[in-house]
Amino acid sequence: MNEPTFLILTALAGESQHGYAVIEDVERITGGRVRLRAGTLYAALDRLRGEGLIEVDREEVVQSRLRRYYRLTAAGEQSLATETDRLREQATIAERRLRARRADFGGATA
Amino acid sequence: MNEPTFLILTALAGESQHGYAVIEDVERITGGRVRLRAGTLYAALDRLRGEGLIEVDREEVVQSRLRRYYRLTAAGEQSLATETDRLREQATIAERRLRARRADFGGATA
DNA sequence: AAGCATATACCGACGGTCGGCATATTCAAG
DNA sequence: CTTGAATATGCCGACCGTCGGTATATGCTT
Repeated sequence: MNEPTFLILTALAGESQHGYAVIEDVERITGGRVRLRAGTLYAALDRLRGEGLIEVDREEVVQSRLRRYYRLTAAGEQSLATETDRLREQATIAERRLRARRADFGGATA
Repeated sequence: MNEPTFLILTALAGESQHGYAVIEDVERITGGRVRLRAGTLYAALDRLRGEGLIEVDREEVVQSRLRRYYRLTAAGEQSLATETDRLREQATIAERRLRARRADFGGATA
């Protein structure tokens, strides 16, 4: 799973949100690092809907603008949970190796 | 940074390895989930070398087969460390939301 | 002799993201 | 009162990185 996809699922894990709100939420989550392009977002939303990981929650019209709200499906929740575990495991392994590495070289050893 | 790239850097964070050994190491790291394609690996190695994240450590000939060993540069180590932190943060946020979600719906609340 | 593991490397295809644009409304700044 | 930014969805071509296959070569196993 690519990062933008993961971030979109994470955004929707909170509560149902419409597309543009997802863009903002992802920006918040990543501390401003990732601002999804509209093209990326809506394409991913369509794809994820096709894969059954998200679904349309409801549609609203606010100030004559359409808002389509999406929510995570059970499959999407499961998928996000699995991916989260993977991320954690990989981070742990990388960290362990980086630490061992610094112990070897970086260490101002004696 | 994409997952294969991250895994390659992680593999090289351990010790200098030649291409094929990286493929095997990544397979080990991911519990068999990811077996990098040769095309992916060597293309990524070239790219990472171009970006200055890895460099050629040495070359050996074992059983008349060339082995080109790569190692992480300081920039590569830094890059991997940063990416690892990101992964951790994102995993933490996703986990928090998933937990909150289960508390709301899953929870057999009373 | 065939097949698998080792080892590097190229190639076309493909998927997903990027960046830009179109559309439409509301609000603030000039 | 017009320009620009923010909100909101969506399409499109370009691009990057990976996939899958192939080529090349050697050595071991069956």
